[in-house]
Amino acid sequence: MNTLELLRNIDLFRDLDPAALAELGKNALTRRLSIREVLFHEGDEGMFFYVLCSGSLRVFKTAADGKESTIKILSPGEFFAEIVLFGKKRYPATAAAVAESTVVAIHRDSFQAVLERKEWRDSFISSLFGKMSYLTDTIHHLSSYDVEDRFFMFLLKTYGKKEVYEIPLQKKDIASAVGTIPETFSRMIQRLTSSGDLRWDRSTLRLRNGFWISRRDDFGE
Amino acid sequence: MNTLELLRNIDLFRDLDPAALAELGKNALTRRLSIREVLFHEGDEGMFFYVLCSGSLRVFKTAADGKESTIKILSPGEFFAEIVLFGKKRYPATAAAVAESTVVAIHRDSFQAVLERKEWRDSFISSLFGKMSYLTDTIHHLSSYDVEDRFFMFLLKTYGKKEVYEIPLQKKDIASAVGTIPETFSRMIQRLTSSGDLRWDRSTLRLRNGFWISRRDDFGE
DNA sequence: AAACATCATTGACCTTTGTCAAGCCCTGAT
DNA sequence: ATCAGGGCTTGACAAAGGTCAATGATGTTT
Repeated sequence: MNTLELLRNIDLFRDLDPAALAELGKNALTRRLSIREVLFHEGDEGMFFYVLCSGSLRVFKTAADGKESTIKILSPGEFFAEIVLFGKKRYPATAAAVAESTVVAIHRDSFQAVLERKEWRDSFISSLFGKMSYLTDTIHHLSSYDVEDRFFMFLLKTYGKKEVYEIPLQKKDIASAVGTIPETFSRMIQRLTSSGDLRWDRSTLRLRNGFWISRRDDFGE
Repeated sequence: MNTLELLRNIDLFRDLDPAALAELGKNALTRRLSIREVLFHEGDEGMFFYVLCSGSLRVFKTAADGKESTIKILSPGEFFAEIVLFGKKRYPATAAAVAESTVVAIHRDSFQAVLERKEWRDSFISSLFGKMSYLTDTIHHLSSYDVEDRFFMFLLKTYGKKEVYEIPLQKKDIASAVGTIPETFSRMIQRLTSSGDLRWDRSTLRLRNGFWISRRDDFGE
């Protein structure tokens, strides 16, 4: 599958006419990342923004003492590092693969042209608002809910409401995405397992039947 | 001071030509809020976005159990609720005055016209990115720093690096902005007072001389 | 297959922060 | 001036989650 093909399948570019898409694709680069590989570091200068085609990336910030806070786990189809499109030249966070992944890198200049199309521009801006909502929700979750709640919110946000999940991530990455550490996460899974709420084998997570129904929090969204 | 005057002094509108400003001002309404008054509730439908002219608002979300998470304390010159400009009709959070305040309400339709001006549009989008950075920083702070660190980060973000602060807010609102409760906040202030790091009398907060120098965290920004 | 590295789990412990309850203090209204 | 109510402080306590250290599991390289 070539780069153009990849781009066409991205939500953000769905409504884009072929000419504009070609323009984008022309200077786009595909890059493959193996697990733990870093795409860019917080503070790096860069001219590219990215679209995740397959796999999974973790975006995080690092504190003075080395502690990392995961901002988001990215799933295929999402774009990120869009901050370089306007003004800022430095990435405000680190992006690293938490699974075998491929991304398409698009230069900020190719993107500017596309932004001229009004229709499409509005949907781009809307998607920015979507991201802002995501971030405010995360703030809310971190300050008002406990680790267990946040874990299920993570499942919901990242994979939707299912009973069986195929999760291609390591547990420590999920722990971080949930805002805790592996030990605490492990204990929580233990507790949920012995209470019969879930079984987690390899990459397959099964929730008890009717789990989501009985758990009526304000996970609505 | 009339509405037009107020708008002209807002950063966001600084570069806007007079005609566009007039267009904005035409349908804008000024509203005065007394302390604790709510401008809009989470979930309300609305067609207006707002600019804060004077005073201070607190934007927060409420959890199922009634716990509130403050997303941001707004200072004069900031705009907010811009989400109604694109798509979404419901406010995703509550905005309430935490001090005597005045806001200007601008209808989404008056704003659309202004958005057509390319130069200006770019600066609007840039300001959205600024907000996103603010939110990611908040996530990072909540998960990697303790209450004391977050308090000083709050001072820095909201009022800048000074030695004497005039803070027109109630302590419980600051506590919430810092992601804690009044009791914990009070104890922390007590501790800092007896260690000689600060004195807080009425609305005046004084930091020990050279406080910011000795406190070399990564508050850099 | 052996060796190594990384990840996951578990236990004992400790720190931070939240909860509940009571008292104080300031302010605004009568 | 007095009273009432909200905000602030303080204390005793509880709970959630982090730290440190050891062990087991997994999977990857040679």
